[in-house]
Amino acid sequence: MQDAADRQLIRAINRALVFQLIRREGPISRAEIARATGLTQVTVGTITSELMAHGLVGEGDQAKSTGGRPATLLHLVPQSYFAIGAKVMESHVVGAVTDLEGDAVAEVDVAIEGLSSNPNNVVDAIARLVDQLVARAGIPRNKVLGIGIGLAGVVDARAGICRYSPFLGWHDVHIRDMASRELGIPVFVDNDVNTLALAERWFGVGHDVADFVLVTLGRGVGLGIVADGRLYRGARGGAGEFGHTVVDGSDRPCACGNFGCLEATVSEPALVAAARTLMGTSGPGDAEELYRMIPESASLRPLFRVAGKMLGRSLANLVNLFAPTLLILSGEGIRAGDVLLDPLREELEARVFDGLRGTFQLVVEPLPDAAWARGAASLVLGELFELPTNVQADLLWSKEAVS
Amino acid sequence: MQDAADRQLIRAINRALVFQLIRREGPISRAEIARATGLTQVTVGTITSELMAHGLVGEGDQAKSTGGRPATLLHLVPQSYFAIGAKVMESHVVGAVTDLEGDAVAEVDVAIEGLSSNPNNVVDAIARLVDQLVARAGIPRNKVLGIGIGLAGVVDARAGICRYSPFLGWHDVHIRDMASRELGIPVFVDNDVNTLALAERWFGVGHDVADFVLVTLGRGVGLGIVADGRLYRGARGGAGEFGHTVVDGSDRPCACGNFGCLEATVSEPALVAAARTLMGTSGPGDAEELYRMIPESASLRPLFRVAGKMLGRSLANLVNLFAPTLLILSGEGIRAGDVLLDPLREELEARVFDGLRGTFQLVVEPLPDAAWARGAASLVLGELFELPTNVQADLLWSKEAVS
DNA sequence: ATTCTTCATTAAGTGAGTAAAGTAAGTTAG
DNA sequence: CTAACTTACTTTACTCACTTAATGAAGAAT
Repeated sequence: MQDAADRQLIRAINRALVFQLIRREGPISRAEIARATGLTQVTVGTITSELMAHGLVGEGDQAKSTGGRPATLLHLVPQSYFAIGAKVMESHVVGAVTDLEGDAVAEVDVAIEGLSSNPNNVVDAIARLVDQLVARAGIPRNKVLGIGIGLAGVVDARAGICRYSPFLGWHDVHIRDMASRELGIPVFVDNDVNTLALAERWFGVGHDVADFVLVTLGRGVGLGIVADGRLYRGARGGAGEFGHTVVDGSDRPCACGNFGCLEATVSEPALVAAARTLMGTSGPGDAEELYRMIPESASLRPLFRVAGKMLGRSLANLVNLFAPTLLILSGEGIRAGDVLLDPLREELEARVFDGLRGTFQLVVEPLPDAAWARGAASLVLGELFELPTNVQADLLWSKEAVS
Repeated sequence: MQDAADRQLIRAINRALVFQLIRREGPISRAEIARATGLTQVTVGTITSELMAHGLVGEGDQAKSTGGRPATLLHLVPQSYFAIGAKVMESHVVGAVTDLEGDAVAEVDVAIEGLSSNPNNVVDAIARLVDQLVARAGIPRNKVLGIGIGLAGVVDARAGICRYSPFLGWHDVHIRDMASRELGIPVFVDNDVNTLALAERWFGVGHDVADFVLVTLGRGVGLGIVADGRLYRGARGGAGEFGHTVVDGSDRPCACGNFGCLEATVSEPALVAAARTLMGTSGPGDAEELYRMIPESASLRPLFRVAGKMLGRSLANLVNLFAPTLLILSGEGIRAGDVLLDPLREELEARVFDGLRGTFQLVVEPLPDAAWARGAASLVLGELFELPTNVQADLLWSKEAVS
């Protein structure tokens, strides 16, 4: 059951509103904020001075007068606080410290000692990662708002539990509590593609799109869904297993134990394997090599055509179900280029339901290397930016004021 | 941009909280409400007296004492207000007046004069429907909170526009505003399956399930999605075109102009057509006849097996994407029974992603005849029950108090 | 009968908002 | 170049929905 509302909720909502406006609309005057939000100038004044007391916001230049007293412009202070993002890989953890604009100020890669199937080893690695990041960035630890951890698998973000990760061999691991005890800073966990979607929502092309989906192609096929401006996680965080949906009658076996999954055809391992059966010994050894061979090997084209069509068809299904206004396609897999993307686009256009045609846009966007870590950090930053709905982690707004 | 928060929002949230508790937890004391919500007894007292002033809530029996003053139990007054629900069919409009518990107190069926492709004719029919319903129910018009209208097609509920309805031949019809001008009571519109999902959410098996999907089988295949307790509509209301997703490689033409859609195989018209090609002149003339023939005609079994498997596969895709805890299957189509449902269940179980197995339940539930109208009425009632998030239609809570 | 327990209401206080008036710092007009 | 006008912020007084604390109600326990 939802919690009861009190006056603090009002302040929390309006503070988030004002803060978001300053963050997004760049240097902006108090008067302009009042007009945009509908709050009175008095309220905006008290809220902005609260934000300034925390150092989150600063006063900048005067605006040019429009016939009266010139406005003092307020702006975000990007380096007033920081967030840490970490992504857990098979044998190591990569992470970054980012400022409030999501820009990395330090990046670190730490090896996991022992098997990653033991969560304690992963938490240890994360602890070392945090120490190194804080040291390398040269920032006081109390300026770190928290750490976001991205994992491949089914993650129940609300409960802080990794329900299932075939990748790590985990089952119902209470990773948030474990890390929280070890690190002493707020910890957030989520599926790695979700964190990426969040990064797009706060800092990327999805920054003012309420409904979009993000699909990543690579070793697997991932899906992040943003609906009504918020991440859609489903019950217990299980939503978005796009890679294991079925769109044709194929009986190709998938690593998940099933048959005909999207991943069984379009994931990098599947494509490499298919190319090897096709080309024999001259086939590619890994995805990297496969992509390099595309320009020369005309025989690979049908392979990508099939994968592209299948993906296009799946994406059309997504559009039919979620009705996003934006469809972001990313991940290492898009390096295949037009041999994959042309048939994909064709099939997507053809397969989308009539009434939804023209209501969405497909954007193919490569991920910068730091994107995963920034994504994880967005888990933390999102808590700071997001409008409070129910109880949320109070990163900053406890009672005691800052002098 | 979200609206700013003020004191009224707090009251609206807490009032909704208290009202929901009274509605759902049956006769309940003020003290118990205070404990359950975390509000103080004082606040609960003021809110409940406000609800009683509106007549929504009444005092009932005393509870047995548990060692102190016995509690006065509060209960919902179901007939303090009413809502009208209407569903627009091809040549007529069916509707009902329901009380606050969603029970119909009067039902009416009105013919559309002229072509339904002309929205004015439909609005006229709805106006007559409202008049007849109010007369037949014998209730004062000011006790009608509003009317909810359900339509087949893509409906942008927020904007009140029917974006696209092949069924009615509509395109961007501002149906809410049109009806509102004509009727003089608050009007809400939505896709018909969405209204049904809402009915399940407030009065059916979904009444305390935060994440569920409702699939209707019949002339088409419909989908309603409830996520985080709220209806998921997608951008411009286009979400849920489940019937036009593709799950196998078939090239069967669909009425939408595409090929291989789910509907092209499992909708009633598709099944009837398939049965006729199979059985020749002895085949069924309509769906009714088809269902009647099932026990005798063993030759029909493979047909339903294929449809069931395809549906099961599609439902598995839904589960993989949305991760609901409940999957409600309904509509006229479920009358086919186990010849359809057994293969459906089998395929669903087999195709769901490993990490999601056992996290959801499939419920096959026939719809009572009044369900569609009750569903549409739920659009109105939901506004009364729902926790306010942003601006909502104020059905009752305007400033002037009731004596 | 007196005390205890629980339910509900009354009275006083707090905080986050609003409205109205005042101060600050420019532009414009005579 | 002063006076009037604009626009931006701040101060002051007030409101309202909550809180805590105290009071009254009504039955149970001793």
